[in-house]
Amino acid sequence: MPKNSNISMSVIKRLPRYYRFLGELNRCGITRISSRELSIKMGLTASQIRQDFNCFGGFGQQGYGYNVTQLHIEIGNILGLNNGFKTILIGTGNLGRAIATHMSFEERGFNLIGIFDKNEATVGQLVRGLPIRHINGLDDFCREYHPTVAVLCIPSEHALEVEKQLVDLGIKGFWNFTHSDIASKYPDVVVENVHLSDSLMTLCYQVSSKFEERE
Amino acid sequence: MPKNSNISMSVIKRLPRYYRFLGELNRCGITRISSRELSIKMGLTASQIRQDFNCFGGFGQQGYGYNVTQLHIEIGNILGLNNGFKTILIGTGNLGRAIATHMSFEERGFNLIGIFDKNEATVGQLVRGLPIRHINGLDDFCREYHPTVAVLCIPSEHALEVEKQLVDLGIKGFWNFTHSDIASKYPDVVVENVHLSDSLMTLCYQVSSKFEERE
DNA sequence: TAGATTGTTAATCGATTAACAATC
DNA sequence: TAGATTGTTAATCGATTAACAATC
Repeated sequence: MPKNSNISMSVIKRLPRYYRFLGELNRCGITRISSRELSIKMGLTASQIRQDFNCFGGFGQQGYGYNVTQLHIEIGNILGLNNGFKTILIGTGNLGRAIATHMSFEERGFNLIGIFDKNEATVGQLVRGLPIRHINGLDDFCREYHPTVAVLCIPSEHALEVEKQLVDLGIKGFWNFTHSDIASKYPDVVVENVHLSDSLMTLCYQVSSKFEERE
Repeated sequence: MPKNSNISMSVIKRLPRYYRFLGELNRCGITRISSRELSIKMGLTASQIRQDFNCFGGFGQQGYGYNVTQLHIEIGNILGLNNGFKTILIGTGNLGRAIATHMSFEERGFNLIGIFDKNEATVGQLVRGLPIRHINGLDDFCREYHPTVAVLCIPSEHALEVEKQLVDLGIKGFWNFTHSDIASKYPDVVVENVHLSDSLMTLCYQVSSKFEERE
């Protein structure tokens, strides 16, 4: 039972990493871990780990530590990975295809049910076992299947129009690979941005300043 | 002339976004902007914008604001986008291909000079005008061309081995799409992680907690 | 000059870390 | 019980925001 939903973004962003590490420990047959041990493995402080977990309730036991299997499941539940949110993906360029083929949507709480593109030539092709549909069929599809999440892999130029259409069709969450600032336009919708080119520029800064160190 | 390199990560992460907005303003023919106006467009505070820019020097003019073109160029320089760091990409699965084909490496400070894969069958195929090379040729290639940055698009299972090889060959920066924690193993190397599945789980949390709101 | 807006210092806010009593 | 480790409160640190003198 979550204490409350006023969890800070800093904590939320760490949850997937905890989930990964605990899954790994679990796979290795480690059944028990203290915040201290975990802190060393993850490069965090033990304090932070205990604070983070306690946002959601007391999963540990004094004098013992945490049960790895149980904690792994708990964090999965907190993340909501069993929800299987109905999801559509728009845009089947290289990136869209890669995401559609490559991501374990099911293990991450989503269920990919439709793939769309505006290019007639690609319509009908199978990607991850799903036929690419023409974008003109988006309205009918959404009215029939009521997806809740959309993955946007279209060029930023077309984002404005498509995002409006999707919000009107009841989409509640976006995994957004475009540069369009959806969140500020539709405050009731949840948006997770992936700005690959920003990430690349951040790397550029870091490499550049590393090289300047000789001075 | 950068004041000093003790710039916090929070500031660095905002630079690419400033760069994008200023480029956009520039393209629209806007030549001048105040921190106040920019703050409204970007959803930040004017204070933060002025603080951020002043980490690198006084780019503005009292009573006037900032020159858009000049500021855009300055931030590009700070990011080091003209460096054209020699870059190789490892792994030509869907994601690797998408990244290779899709990213504007040149505009972001990099110069992609080699693509590698361990699958014999793909060797020789052209991706972005570059032939896929077999991973066995990695050593020779690096000794001849001295790339400084590597993009890792391989399965996490193989990351350990490849990253060691690359560090030994003199790679100084990684754009890392695997889950391997390169940074903690090689503290002298710069790493920018892109954890797509973490991002997706974060979205899952946000959508889940949004739906719980009705309670 | 008067008005505007920066650069910069001081105040506030939030996140991380340290400390320790509670308890298994 | 004694030892270990949590849950939680208090202290510290860093980042954001507010305020304002400097100056174009």
